[in-house]
Amino acid sequence: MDQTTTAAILRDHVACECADMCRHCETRALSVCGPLESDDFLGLQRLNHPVTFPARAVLFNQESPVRHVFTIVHGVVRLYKLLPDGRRQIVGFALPGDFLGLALADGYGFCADSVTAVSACRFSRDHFADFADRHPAMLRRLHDMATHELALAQQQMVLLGRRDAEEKIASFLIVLQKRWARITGKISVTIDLPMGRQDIADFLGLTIETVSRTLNRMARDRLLVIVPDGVRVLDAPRLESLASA
Amino acid sequence: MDQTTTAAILRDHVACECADMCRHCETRALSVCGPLESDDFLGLQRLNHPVTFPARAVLFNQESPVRHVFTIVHGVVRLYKLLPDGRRQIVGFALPGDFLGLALADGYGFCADSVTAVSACRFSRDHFADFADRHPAMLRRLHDMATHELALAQQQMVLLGRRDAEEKIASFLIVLQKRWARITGKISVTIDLPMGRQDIADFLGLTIETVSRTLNRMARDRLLVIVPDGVRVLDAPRLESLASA
DNA sequence: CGCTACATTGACCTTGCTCAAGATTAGTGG
DNA sequence: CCACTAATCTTGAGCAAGGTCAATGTAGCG
Repeated sequence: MDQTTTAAILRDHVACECADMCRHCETRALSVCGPLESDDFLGLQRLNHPVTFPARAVLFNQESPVRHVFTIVHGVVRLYKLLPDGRRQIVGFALPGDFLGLALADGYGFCADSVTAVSACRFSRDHFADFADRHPAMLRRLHDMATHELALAQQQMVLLGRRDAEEKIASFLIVLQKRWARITGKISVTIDLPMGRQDIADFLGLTIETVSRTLNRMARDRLLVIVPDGVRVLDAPRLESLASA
Repeated sequence: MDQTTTAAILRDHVACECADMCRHCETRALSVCGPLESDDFLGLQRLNHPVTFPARAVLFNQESPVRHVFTIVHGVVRLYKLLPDGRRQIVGFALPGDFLGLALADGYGFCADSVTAVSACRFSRDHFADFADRHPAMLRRLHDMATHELALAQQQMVLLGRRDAEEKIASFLIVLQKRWARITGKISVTIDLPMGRQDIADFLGLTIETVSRTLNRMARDRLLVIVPDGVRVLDAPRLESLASA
């Protein structure tokens, strides 16, 4: 895990057999969609289309209507909004197991594209919505997910509105570390950062220069070491206190 | 509407008879909870407890578990999170018709207190959740609301992360104008601001001085006029272009 | 009238942005 | 395997938007 980055592992996984991917897909879909009855699960499974994307592929864009929703199986997707003059705000990164398509019930569109190669479960937006309407347990699960997303979004508002650059970076790293830990099942002092500095900047409301400077200052201060496609945490307590301060 | 501010009207409404308030309450509860069958409506009505709060009353706080959820009938409530060192981020203002309690399914708590005097429909959190579980139409409605809130939260992230002070203020004013318009049924060039400058600052990720300076500069530039408890828009097109630019 | 809370204004300073130049890394074709 | 190119990252110097600190103004209220 320290030699081979998660980014690389994810790239490899995408290359695996379709049959294997579908198995992943189903497991993910089940875990994401919560405690469904087994016939519900079969129904949902029938709606599922496994798909893969190379890095930089567009999943949604702000202009065109959304036809599909996705569950990410492997890889990382960035969700963002663009202002007319080109300024970008990344509103989230979708990691394996995440569901893409909660926030698009209304007219409010956003963009999504793959940071790495990605494999996903694709569902027709309409079929998925029908299925949810006919299965209250699933609707309930979707609602819990939406509620959870809302709480995260509010946490992100605090970060964007009231924290300085160092706190933003520290918080970003700690949150990502915990998300990877949930996915891989074990916590790692090496935090993979498959996204580039510009993506981190656009997520945290900073510039690429500030992200770079802050990370390198943290490295100089022995808080962490910068490694290819990520960082390795040296002083977890200090980083955590920065993140939550 | 131009002489008497909305803030004053809201204060008056709170003073009205309990019977009158309950009628308001039921109407609001129905409209908020969407297209329910009539017996559903009666069931929900039975769970409802009309309550009033003076200005500055605490509805939720970050520490203690949430026992009730609310639908606001009159008045304005601010929702916010506090950092350990006292920095505050207001994540939203709840206006008449808004539902309070979507984002608190998980452990993530936040604070809420009344900006003005408030009347509301109070529901036990558990009873409300049970009711939703037994009425898929209502659950569906709640989910749509959560999804809508999520879209708004993402819009707020763009504002906090990627817009300058002037754009933030302009956007805040235009959004509030549209929200009041939906509530009162007619658009008004006078935008009521029942919350103080500090609240606006903590909502937009600015300081009170920057809010004050920016508003007064806009007044000097003939974009608007500052009136007691609000502003009057003079140059709507220019304000709107600032808000969306 | 005087108290308190809130808003405004000014002077100054700091954080983070802008602009520009290198350094690294990754990808490509010979 | 290496040279060349393009993309990404780092670093520095200067600047400006917005924050900080402090003083003054204003409105509501007992």
